[in-house]
Amino acid sequence: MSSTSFTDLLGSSGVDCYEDDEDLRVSGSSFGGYYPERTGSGLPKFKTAQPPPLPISQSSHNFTFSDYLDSPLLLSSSHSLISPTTGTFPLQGFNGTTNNHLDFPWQLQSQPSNASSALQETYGVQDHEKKQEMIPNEIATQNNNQSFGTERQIKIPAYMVSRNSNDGYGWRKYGQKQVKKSENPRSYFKCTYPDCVSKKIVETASDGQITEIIYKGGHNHPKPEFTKRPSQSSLPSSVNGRRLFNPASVVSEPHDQSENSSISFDYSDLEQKSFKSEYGEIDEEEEQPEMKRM
DNA sequence: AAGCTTTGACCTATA
DNA sequence: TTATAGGTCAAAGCT
Repeated sequence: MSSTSFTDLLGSSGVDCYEDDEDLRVSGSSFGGYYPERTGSGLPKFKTAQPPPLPISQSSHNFTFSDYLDSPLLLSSSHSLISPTTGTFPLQGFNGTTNNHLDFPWQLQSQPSNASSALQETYGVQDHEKKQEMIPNEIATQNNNQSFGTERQIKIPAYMVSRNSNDGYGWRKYGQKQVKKSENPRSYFKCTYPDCVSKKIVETASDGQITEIIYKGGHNHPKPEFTKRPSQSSLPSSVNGRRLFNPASVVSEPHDQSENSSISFDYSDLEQKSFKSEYGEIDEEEEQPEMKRM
């Protein structure tokens, strides 16, 4: 593809670890496992990491997530989405079910405001049009800021992450905390891969649904070989059967960069407005095959 | 026995 | 300087 797709940006070398079993996977290229350590403006740290730009066409005013999905941006070559830092997104349904993604029950139920608000705060975007407009800019900016560092923060909408917290990488929980800005407790995970500094923060609602996932830092290792049955360590808790993902809402956002020159895209918003939650269902379905494979 | 989760304490950044 | 919030550490227990 000539244009860089979101998945391409997100999933890539170090970051992308697709599970071979996964029906969907994305081949990334530019965004690699390493997130921009700093923006073009030289802003350091996670907060400044730029979100992966989503090349969405500006022309569609009635933009819906389906449009988004249909676009090469998300689907990429294999129609799959992968988590920015680690795994694959359970978007199998995206392609085939784009027609039904108008509303995500789970998303609305669980914490619609959380994800969206978070994004809005981060991006300061209030409506689709604005977002759409921003996207191109984001991309442009992103392209200009393709510095890949190990530090970056990306929020992944729950629907995208879904069971995959199961991104194929092994995560170990090292802490949990109730933060004020959110009613939901945050769980802190580290990549279990030796020397890998990648972390992720998962915000889980009281009902067990994941309301937000934030990835910090890229994996400094290519990716676990999933062709072989991932060892427990490499499997996310959800895969191990200990936990099941019920992504309530996923937010993929690159941080507060919005305040700066960076661009941000509010995925959650898209979800809320145009997505139908099939993921809960899909999740289960996907989960089963996985479990079977296991 | 190894690895993971839990959880309270501690550390650091920010207002 | 202090209070608060967010993030991390590490011991204990569990699988």
